[in-house]
Amino acid sequence: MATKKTNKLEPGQVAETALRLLNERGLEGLTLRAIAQELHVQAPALYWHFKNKQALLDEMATVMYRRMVADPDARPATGQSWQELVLAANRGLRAGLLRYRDGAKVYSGARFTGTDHAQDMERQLGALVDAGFSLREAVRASTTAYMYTLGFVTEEQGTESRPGEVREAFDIEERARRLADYPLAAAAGAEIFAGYDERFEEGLRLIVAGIETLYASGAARS
Amino acid sequence: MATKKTNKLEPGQVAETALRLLNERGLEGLTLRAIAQELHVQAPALYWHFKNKQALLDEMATVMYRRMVADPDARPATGQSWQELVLAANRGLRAGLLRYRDGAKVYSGARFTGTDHAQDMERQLGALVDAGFSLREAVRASTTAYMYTLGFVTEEQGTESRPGEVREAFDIEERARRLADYPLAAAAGAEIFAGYDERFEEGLRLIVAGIETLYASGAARS
DNA sequence: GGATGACCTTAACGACGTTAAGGAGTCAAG
DNA sequence: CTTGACTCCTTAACGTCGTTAAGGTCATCC
Repeated sequence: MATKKTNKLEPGQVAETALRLLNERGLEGLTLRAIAQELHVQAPALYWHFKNKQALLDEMATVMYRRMVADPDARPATGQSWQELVLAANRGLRAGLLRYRDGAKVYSGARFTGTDHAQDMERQLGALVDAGFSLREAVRASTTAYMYTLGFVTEEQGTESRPGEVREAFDIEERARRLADYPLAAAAGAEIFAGYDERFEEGLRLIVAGIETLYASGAARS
Repeated sequence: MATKKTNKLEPGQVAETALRLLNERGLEGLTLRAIAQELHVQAPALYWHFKNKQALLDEMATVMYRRMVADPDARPATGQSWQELVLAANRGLRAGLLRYRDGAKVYSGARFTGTDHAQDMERQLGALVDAGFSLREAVRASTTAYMYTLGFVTEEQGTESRPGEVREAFDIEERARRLADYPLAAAAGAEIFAGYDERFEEGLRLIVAGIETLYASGAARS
């Protein structure tokens, strides 16, 4: 009788169940009825805890965020340079988004429910300001990297993870055949549709180098 | 009688009508029935011309792309440096996406139907290679900027353009009140939710500066 | 002038998000 | 002990969506 009547639907638990289901079915298959079934509950019951489906998605994004900042790899080690901090933050963001199918779409379409994210933002901005950036520069530097990472993972997850359907447009060989008249574009295909990890890293380093160049006046190369 | 029986549903025309409707109703309101009504046709008629709704969205993205490259501001002027070329290409991309409500979502979720985009990609990569970049560098430089622009506009359009619903989370004053304990994050609010044009430009310059720094070995500062 | 095929119709299906109405359980006040 | 209120879930249903089935209409060609 110990496990009986553990029925108390907490928003966090619902969001976690929904995230697990997201990995199995993708965003398209993530219906309220499916989530409810997983919780041994009827679909309308969810409306007692969430205003609507978007509110549930917001909660899911919040849980995703909490798991990102809980990841030790994304935490700022003491004595870390601002470059390492930006790199770590965005690597952690990407890793967190990749943990779930369509993670970037869910995340970027949602807004946080609490003030959890403010604490981390405060820490990151503070570190950049301490490194000599103005607040304006700190905000722009981190949001530029943020936009890049979000765009990158969105594209990365958009090319795969289509439920079932193997999109012919993504077949690399077929692509090369169609683009026979455009040698550079064709050769770029292999470069584009493979090696996401390395390409992300290089783009990120590129942005860090840009920050260094553009805002070098105040920021030390610590 | 001249305008009578102009009924021949061309894929391009359907996509253009759908794009006009997209601006009026947003992506959520863009239903096949609404598009069909605009064309004075019943919804299932669209299935004669498109395999499914995604195919129509793909065609819409293709039309968006064609309009982008047709924009003289996005065209490469002769004697343009590679920096100006990257800047112009991404400014044009952003402008093209902003022409339609939820433009970035439609665009990034779709794939081109023809080989239209290959021609432009060929030209851009060729210009970068001519400037001294290796093909690998050229691809990575342009895709990094591409990812940034796509992520930026996605966020930009995500904060507005919600049909009706005024999201309280985006009220800047309310936001500042909730984040009273996090002064930097609060102050960043105004910086974040305003001045998209300038912020985009700065991020783009940042990326160009990064390309310059990272790939300077081969690329001249022409 | 009858068959063929292109293009559109009407009807309907199953699934979705969401709302309405109400029942079962807990719990404190009378 | 009863009663009423509140919490949390149920069943039933509504309207809309993408999509399919089946069948019309009309030009075109032998």
